[in-house]
Amino acid sequence: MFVRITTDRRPRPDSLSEIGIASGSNPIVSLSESTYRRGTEIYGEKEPARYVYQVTTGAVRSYKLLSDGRRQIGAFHLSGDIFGLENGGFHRFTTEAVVDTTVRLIRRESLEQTANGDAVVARSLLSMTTSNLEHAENHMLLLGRKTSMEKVAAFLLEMDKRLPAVGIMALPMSRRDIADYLGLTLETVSRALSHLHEQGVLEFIGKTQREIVLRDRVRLAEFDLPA
Amino acid sequence: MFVRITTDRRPRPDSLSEIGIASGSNPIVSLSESTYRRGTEIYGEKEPARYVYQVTTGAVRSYKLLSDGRRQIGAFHLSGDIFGLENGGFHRFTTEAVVDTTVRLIRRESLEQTANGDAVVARSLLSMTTSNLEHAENHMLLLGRKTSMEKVAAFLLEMDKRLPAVGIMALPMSRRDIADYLGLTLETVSRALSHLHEQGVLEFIGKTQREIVLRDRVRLAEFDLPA
DNA sequence: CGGGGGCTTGAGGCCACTCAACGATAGTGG
DNA sequence: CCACTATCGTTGAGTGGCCTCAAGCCCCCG
Repeated sequence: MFVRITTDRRPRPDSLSEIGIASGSNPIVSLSESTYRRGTEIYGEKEPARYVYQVTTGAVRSYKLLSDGRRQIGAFHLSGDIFGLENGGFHRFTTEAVVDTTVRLIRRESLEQTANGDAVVARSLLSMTTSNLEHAENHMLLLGRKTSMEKVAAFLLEMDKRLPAVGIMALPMSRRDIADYLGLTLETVSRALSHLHEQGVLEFIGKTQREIVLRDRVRLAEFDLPA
Repeated sequence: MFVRITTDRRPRPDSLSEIGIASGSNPIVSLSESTYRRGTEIYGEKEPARYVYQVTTGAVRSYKLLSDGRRQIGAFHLSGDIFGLENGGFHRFTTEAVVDTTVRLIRRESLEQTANGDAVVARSLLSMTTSNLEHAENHMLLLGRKTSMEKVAAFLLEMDKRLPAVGIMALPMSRRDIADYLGLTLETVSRALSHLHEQGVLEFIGKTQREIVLRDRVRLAEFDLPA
C-alpha cells in the first residue's frame, strides 16, 4: 500500500495544429489538435483551466492523489468524450494519456463567451456537467458498497458499452488503472478476471491480456447487481 | 484551557429566494413549504422530478440502494442546502428526512422557464450542479482510497464546517447513516469515534452520542490525509 | 537483445466485517 | 404515568475478503 505513482513530467504536445471551424450561426470557436504520448500528463489538478478537451483517438484517465500516493481514478475518457470542462477556473483532476492519444482543444474563454450569448450552448454545458455528475453518483455506489467481483463485472459492462469494437473489447488501460478506478489492488482485479475466465464468461484473445471477448453478458451481469 | 480555533464556514449555496427574486420583473417562481417527519421519504429514485427543494430546518439524506439492501448515501443536505435539482426529468436518488425537516419547494418547470430567459439563473443552476459534482468527486476519493479512520475524520471535519453550531456539533444522523455515507459498517464508525474520544480529540456531551465537541481539530485533521 | 514493466498466481496477514450481547434512550399505547 | 418495545450505540470475539509480499513468465520497447 501507499506506493507513490511516478509519472512523466509533461512534455510539449507532440503536434499542435490550428484549425478554425465555424459552427453554424455561432461565432467561430477556435479549435486545435494535440497529441500526447502514453503516460504523459495533459493537465494537473489545480492548474488554471485554459482548455476543454475532446478525445479524438486514444484514452485518458483523470485522477486524484493522496499525499502518500494512493490514487483514485474518477473516470476514463474514450474516443469522443469531452473532459476538462470546469465551471470554476481550475482543474479538479490530473489527467494523463492512457495510450497515445490525440485530443481537440477548445479555448475555455471562447466557449464561455459563446455560452453567454447562446442558450443552447449554455444548456449543453449544463447537460454535460450533469452527465459527469450522474457517472460520479453511480461510481460512489460502486466504490462504497460493491464487492470486488461486482466492481470488476460492472467495469467490464461499462467498457463493453463505451468501447467501439463489436466483437472484441480492447481495453486501453492496465490492471493498475482498473484497480485505481475500482478502489481495489491490481492483484484483486487480476484474480477477478481469472475467475471470470475460468467460468467461461470471457475469453482472452491477443498476447497481451487486454483484449477480451465477452462470451456471456448475461452471466457477467449476474456477477454485478441490479439496482 | 482549550482555545477554540475558529474556522471559516463554507458560504451558503445560493438560496432559492435569491434565484426567484433576482429575476426582477419576471414572474416570481412559485414557492411553498412542506414538512416531513423523521424517516419519511421526500421522493424516490426514478420518480419524475417535479420540485427542487431547499432545506429550511432539519436534515436530509439522499441515497441509492442495491437490490439486496446495501445502501450508499451520496450526500447529506443541511439547513440552507438545495437538493433534488435534476437536469433530466427524473430523480437519481431517494431522499428521506433524517430528522423532522421543513423544506421549501419550487416547481421545476417554473425554475426552468426562468432559467431559459435569465442567464444569471441559468448560470447559477450550472454552478450548483458543479458544486454537487465536486463533492461527489472528492467523495469518490474517500470511498475508494481512504481507511476507516481517515473516512471518519474527514466526515467530522466536513460536518464541522457545514453545521451551524459554534461550540458543539449536533449530528442529526445515526451511526448507520454515517456508515452508509462513508462505505463502512456502523460498528466501524462507532469504534473510530471511540478511538478519537480516547485520544482526547473529541468529547461527547449530551445523553445521546450525537452531540460532539471537537477538542483538537489539528490532531483530527492528522487522522485524515492532505491531498 | 536486454531490461523493465505488465500480468498472473500463491502464501500469509490484517483491517474491516459479521455476529452477538448489553445498556441506554426514545417512542408507543394502555 | 408506566410498562413495553424498538431503536441506537458500544464493545468484544472471531471471521473473511481483500491487501501485501513475493516469485516467475511474457512481452514490449527502447
